Amino acid sequence: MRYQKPKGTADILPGDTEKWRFVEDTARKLFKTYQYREIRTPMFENFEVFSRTSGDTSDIVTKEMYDFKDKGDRHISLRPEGTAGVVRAFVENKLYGPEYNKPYKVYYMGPMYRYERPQSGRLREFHQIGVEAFGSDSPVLDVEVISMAINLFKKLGLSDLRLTLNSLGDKTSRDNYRAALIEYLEPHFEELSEESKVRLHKNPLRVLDSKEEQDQQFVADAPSILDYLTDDAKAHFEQVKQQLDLLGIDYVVDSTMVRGLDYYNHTIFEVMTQSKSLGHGYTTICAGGRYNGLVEELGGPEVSGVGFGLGIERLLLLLQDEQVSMPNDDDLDVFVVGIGEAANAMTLKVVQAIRAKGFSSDRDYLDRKPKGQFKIADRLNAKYTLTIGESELESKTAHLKKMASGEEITVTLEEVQQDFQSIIESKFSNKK
RNA sequence: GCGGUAUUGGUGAAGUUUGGUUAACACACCGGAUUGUGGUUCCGGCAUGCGUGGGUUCGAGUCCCACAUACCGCCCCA
Repeated sequence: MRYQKPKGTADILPGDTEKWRFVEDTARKLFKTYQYREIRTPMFENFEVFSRTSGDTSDIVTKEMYDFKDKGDRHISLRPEGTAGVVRAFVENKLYGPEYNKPYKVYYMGPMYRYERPQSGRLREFHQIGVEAFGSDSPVLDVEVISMAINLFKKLGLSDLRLTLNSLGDKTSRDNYRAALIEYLEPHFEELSEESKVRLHKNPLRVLDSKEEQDQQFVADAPSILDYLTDDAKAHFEQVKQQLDLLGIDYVVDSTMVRGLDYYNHTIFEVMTQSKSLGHGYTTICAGGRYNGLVEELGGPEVSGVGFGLGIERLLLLLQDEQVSMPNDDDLDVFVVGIGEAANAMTLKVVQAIRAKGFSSDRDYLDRKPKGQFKIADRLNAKYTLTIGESELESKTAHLKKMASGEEITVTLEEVQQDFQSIIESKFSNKK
């Protein structure tokens, strides 16, 4: 094996691509019903697009960015997530303009890149499906986005998921809470993990996210952000919860849930699963939230946004683990068995004619004997085989066999090319 | 970025403890079993090579070193 794919990448082969399309098609159909339209943005952007939006202290920017200088000495980064690029496009194309309906609702799906140690379901090149909605502060929009995520999982056949909810409030809420949190943690500084010591002043909220056992005791008794929400922020969160209740969507509030990316505020949510395929306990399969202020951060007007993203690789692992049946596209209508050199041309003609009518059809290309060809037809799961040999050429007929029942009938070469549909509908005795 | 485990045909793999000369077995695949008909059965074929590169040795798939990749854990997250 001379060449191998770059570390952390994967070839998605026939057999898997059908599953990918099933997921993508399901998402597209669902998003359509919510009136979200597809947007495609570049796979790479100026480094600053991500560093500005994700936060300088975020792990994505500090160690996971796949960045490089191009030949024009531009600092480029492969996108580590979808939101920043969409926001940049939103601003650059002035999609906030009066001629566009608000909220402006889009979805995307495609590859993302993070430079990190690969593990199952976590590659350097991975794929996300995400949605973003710009231009409304209404809690209804938060709820719509959440319900869309939940419905997507439902459509895919997944239940047993947990929706976790929290609010980070607005800037004032966050500043107040930040101060309170530092005040609470400061006395315990020496007892915190190394990691958390660093975070305490840079981004204290993320101490709450620590998995270190020594931090857990402090996290448990830490002040709750929900107690520091301003009246506005509180009202927003209350309405989100009320409307989720109204829709019958279950959730749990986890006041210690935070985000790796700095741009979130107000409602944040995660869809979690207990499936062992992604690790023990509850793990996150989909994450989203509100990011008011992000559009301004990238030079746009004061327009709010809300969205979510989910990883396709992880989702597929989950679907496989939960044994959700997925369609496979490899069915074959007719395999045309040609016998002898004389039948070669007619075989080609018939295959083409049947294809032209919209049926899938295939034939032998390796000069296999009839027995071999039938074997192939069987392996390809052909519904019918059509046999053409010298005697058939002479009588201008062919033998059409229904593989499931073994029933074989004689048809003319003319009709099989002209109207395959009505042959299979009417000429077999035990139709189904 | 750190730690652990692994890497043998198209696939699953045995063999690595005790270095020794034909790399087991199975599946898949290909060919054949009265000259033109499938899922069973039988027979035959199928790795000059054991991730890559060095080294130790009379001799290495088996020992040592480096590198690559995969998986698991940390970190973090999708």
